[in-house]
Amino acid sequence: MAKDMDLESKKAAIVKQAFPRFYDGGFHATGIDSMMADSGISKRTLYKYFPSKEDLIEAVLDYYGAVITRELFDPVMKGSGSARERIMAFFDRRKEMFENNPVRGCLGVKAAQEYVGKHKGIAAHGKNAAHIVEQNFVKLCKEARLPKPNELGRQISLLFQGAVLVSQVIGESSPFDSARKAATVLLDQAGAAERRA
Amino acid sequence: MAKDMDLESKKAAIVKQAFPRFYDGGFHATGIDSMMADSGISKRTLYKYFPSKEDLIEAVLDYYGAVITRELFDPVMKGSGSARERIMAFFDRRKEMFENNPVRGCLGVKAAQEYVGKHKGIAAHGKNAAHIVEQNFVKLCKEARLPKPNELGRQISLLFQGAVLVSQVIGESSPFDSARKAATVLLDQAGAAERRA
DNA sequence: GCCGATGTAAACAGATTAGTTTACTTCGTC
DNA sequence: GACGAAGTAAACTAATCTGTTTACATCGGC
Repeated sequence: MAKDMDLESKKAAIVKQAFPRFYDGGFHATGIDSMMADSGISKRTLYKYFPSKEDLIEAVLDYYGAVITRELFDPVMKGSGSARERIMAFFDRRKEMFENNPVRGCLGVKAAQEYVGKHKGIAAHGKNAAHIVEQNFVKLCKEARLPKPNELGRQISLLFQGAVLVSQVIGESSPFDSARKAATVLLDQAGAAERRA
Repeated sequence: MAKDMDLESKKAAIVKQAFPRFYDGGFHATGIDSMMADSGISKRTLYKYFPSKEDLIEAVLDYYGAVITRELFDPVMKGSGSARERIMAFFDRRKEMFENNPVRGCLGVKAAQEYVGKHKGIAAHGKNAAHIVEQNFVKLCKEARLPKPNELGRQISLLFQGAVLVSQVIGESSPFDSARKAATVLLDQAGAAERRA
């Protein structure tokens, strides 16, 4: 039991070490050697747990998913307030995260951009990340009993993804405000359509 | 005069050769050697015109900008139809381009993702690309005499960028349809607000 | 106190990277 | 036909890449 704990904690330590370095440096541009230097983790151990760089990247993407769930999805989805307020909170919370770390966009998207058409497993992580974001918005639209929640949730997720991307590229958080405002218009209009029906 | 022609055409030939290889393979992942192999262009000549890989990348991004202007911006902006119809055409034309080349998103965004925080010139190209897209939508909103055209244009550009990104990541063109529909809602609502005023 | 598992550190292998240099060819101009 | 500019091809440098291997340290269970 203790052995498994150590083993898992070692794996976790490697992933935790790799995560910010891939995030900041990119995947292809960050070498295994330089990444693990001064970390107290030897390359031998790294390759024991992750037979290839791509395996490590997939584990890092899983870890990133857990971080985003803990810091964004859970606080927002399980928060108080109406479904509509929680949709707004999605944009606000993500903006806050951006302002604490301006350079960093979505790691899953970054990975997909670098590996789409080259490594199926890694590209699938990006695809999955986009799907989860969309499904969170869809869920909130259903909760608010809005018409066509699948389509509306997708539209709001496109605003969200656009804001994350453009914020990163231009280095400003203001797109989150614009996207949030646009989302309120879409929600208002959907609500009005429902009342007319 | 003829010499300048040759010189410019040689530079252009190098950029044209590099463009699809960077587009498909990524910037860090594509080496100069393999890229120029079987192209009839020697590395010596390449480095004569482009002293570093980064210089070549910047030239490729300029070339990409010209391609997008010719294939997307010009046909749409100079096309017939109302401003609103041209905004819709923006989404339709981009969707069409995606369907002809599913793997390829925006090269400027791709470059920004790989070089933000690492190379100012390249990152600036991405920033500029996002700005140009936004300004095209703003211009059309002004033409349609809609209120708050800067804000509205930005919101539509976020839908557009989100659609380009998500389409690439999930490998489907359907996000363009959702983004387009959302844009019509934003335009309708802005028009209605104007009529109320 | 010994054994085996697990770890670090570091040398090593072979490929690949960006970029330079050397040698040779080709072609337009005089 | 000779000269010079501009090209290709390929060897070369020095660094870096992923991944392996060797040598040694550390620690828990018996």
